[in-house]
Amino acid sequence: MKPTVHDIASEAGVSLATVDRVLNGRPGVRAPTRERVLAAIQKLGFVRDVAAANLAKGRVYPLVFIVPANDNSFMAALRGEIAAAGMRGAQERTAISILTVPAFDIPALVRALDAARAEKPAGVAVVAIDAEPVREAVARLAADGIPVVTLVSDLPDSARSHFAGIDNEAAGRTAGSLMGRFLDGRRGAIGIIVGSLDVRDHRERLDGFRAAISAPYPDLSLLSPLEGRDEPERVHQMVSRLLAEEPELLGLYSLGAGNRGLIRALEERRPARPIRVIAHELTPHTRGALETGLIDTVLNQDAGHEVRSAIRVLKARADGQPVIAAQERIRIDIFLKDNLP
Amino acid sequence: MKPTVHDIASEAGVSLATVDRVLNGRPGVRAPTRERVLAAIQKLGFVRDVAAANLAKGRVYPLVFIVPANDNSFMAALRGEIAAAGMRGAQERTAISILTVPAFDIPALVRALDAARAEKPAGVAVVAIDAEPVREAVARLAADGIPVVTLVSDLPDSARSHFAGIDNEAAGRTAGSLMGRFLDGRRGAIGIIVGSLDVRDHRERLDGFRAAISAPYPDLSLLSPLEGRDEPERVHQMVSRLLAEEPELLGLYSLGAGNRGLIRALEERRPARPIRVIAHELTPHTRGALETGLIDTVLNQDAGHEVRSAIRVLKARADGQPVIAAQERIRIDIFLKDNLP
DNA sequence: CTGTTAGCGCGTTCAC
DNA sequence: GTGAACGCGCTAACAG
Repeated sequence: MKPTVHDIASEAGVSLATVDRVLNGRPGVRAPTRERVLAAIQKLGFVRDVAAANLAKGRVYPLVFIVPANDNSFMAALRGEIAAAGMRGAQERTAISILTVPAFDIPALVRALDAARAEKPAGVAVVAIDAEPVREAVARLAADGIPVVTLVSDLPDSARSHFAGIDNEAAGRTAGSLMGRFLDGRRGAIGIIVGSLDVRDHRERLDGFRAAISAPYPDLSLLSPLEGRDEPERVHQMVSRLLAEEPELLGLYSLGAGNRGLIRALEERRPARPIRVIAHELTPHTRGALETGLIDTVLNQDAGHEVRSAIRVLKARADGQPVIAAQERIRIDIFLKDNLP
Repeated sequence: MKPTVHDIASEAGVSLATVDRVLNGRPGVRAPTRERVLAAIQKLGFVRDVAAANLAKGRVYPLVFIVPANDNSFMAALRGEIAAAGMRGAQERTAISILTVPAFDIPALVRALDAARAEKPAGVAVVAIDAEPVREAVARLAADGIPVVTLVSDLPDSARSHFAGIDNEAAGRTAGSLMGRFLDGRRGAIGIIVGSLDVRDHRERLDGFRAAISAPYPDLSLLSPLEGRDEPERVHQMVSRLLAEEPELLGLYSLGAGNRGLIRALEERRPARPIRVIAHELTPHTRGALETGLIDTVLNQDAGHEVRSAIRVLKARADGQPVIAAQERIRIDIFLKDNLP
């Protein structure tokens, strides 16, 4: 039979309360007593039953998620996943609230962070914008002892305690590596559509893509990136013009959102000369385009995984427990029309 | 506050025990009483706390895993994942035992299934061989009320209640789809290495690959598959000869195991004309080959996911609870050197 | 500093 | 048929 706290207590000759204090690293135990308990734990190979602990604790973790009110499918999916996590809140002892802020709006984001801080939650998850005022707002939360994790887009050199998202530089390299293989041996140009170079994930993807193409494939030239602001309408206009004006175009890399516009532009002028297209985020739109062959490959970050990871990390940090980084790595998924989930 | 059995009891005007009987579908409750309880559950939106239930039950699930004693990295990893799940057994209330059987040995597999049956476990997971005697042994387990899930390799038209593995036909199509894009516009031959055409997953992968190449890429011809028996030595010989004798070779698809041999052959005669190589299963060997550029792409099934999924399904079936199929889908991972985990 | 005690939400004997 | 009471493994007051 699996040992319990009772076994530890009698083995160490102390009471349950003392065992509990040692287990949870709380004060009020003399060093020698603690040693005895630790020895008993070692000897009996005790592993605490987390479910029972949670049951007894009955603690709830108020968590605030701050996400942009963006009109693209990925952000909608992200908000959906957060809402879904909220529904499960009862079972996971979390109380999740969502704050939506205008996209790419630094002052609004700062206000939201300060508003979250006023509620004194157990933790905050935020889709960050890479700017100094945001860094300062995060520092204020950290100063209050409220852990912050960045979601999807990171904020390096800040007080955030974790980033729940993919390695965007690697994602860009992956896209470049694939595009290079697709176009190997050909000579021509590749168009790039970004959302905004103010957000860190887009900048990093661009860097990675460039690195993977420039050196190994000198015959492929990269056009300067078009900023679509993640807005379908704007992306549509830019891509339409690009398709019309650039006859040498061999490939297209869309590293932001708003792919609805990209797909419409491709549909409207399906060029005689086929174009290889790589985009990000598996949404109903990109999935459809994969199936019809308009898009070749979609790189994806699983919004559900990111949200659940953020919650796990926040709860762990709120309890002062360590996080196994490797276990919280978000992978870069690659989808063709053939391996769609 | 989340409703508990107490709330249900008082709402329905009955005792805790009665609520419990209704919840677990046990006899000893008159129909009208049951209705009242059900109504209360509906009204309050009660969801039972599974953790607390397990705590009270103290039930453990004895599970038997039957896997081939194969010498390749994938099977080794699979066995490792099962062992790891066994370590977590205490926390997850499972008691996992592993039975290893000689590879491709039908009578031995049947004996193992019957041995498992004698232990009366809560469930059995098995890497199946597609043969009639195996089907019969599975039927015997099912007749005893012991749920069986197939792992990695399926056994269709049998009494197995679930398959924890990837869609191998889709995996083959994915490989073909990638290979086609890599070699688009070129004219030449593609070599195929299989383990054995007697095993179901390999046959399905081959079919998928052929379907994805033949029609869309008429300029690419497929050589007849070489049977490497998943043995590195044999694969090495076959690939070496192929590389020497087939000057037109543009690509190589290795859909079985024994990739150690493939990689050695490629290393020994790195051809001036580059060859596109796609293989299955991310192992230390294929990972290394991805990093050095010897292999372009690896398709992977996550052994850890498969094992954990099998356990979840087995526990659910043992409790007579339904399984959300979509949630247990094992995805086909695609790895380039750039998105390695 | 340490021990006692009363639950957390649920399952399960036993009586009634 | 139905209900009261105890316990699963752990935490958290409250005493001492």
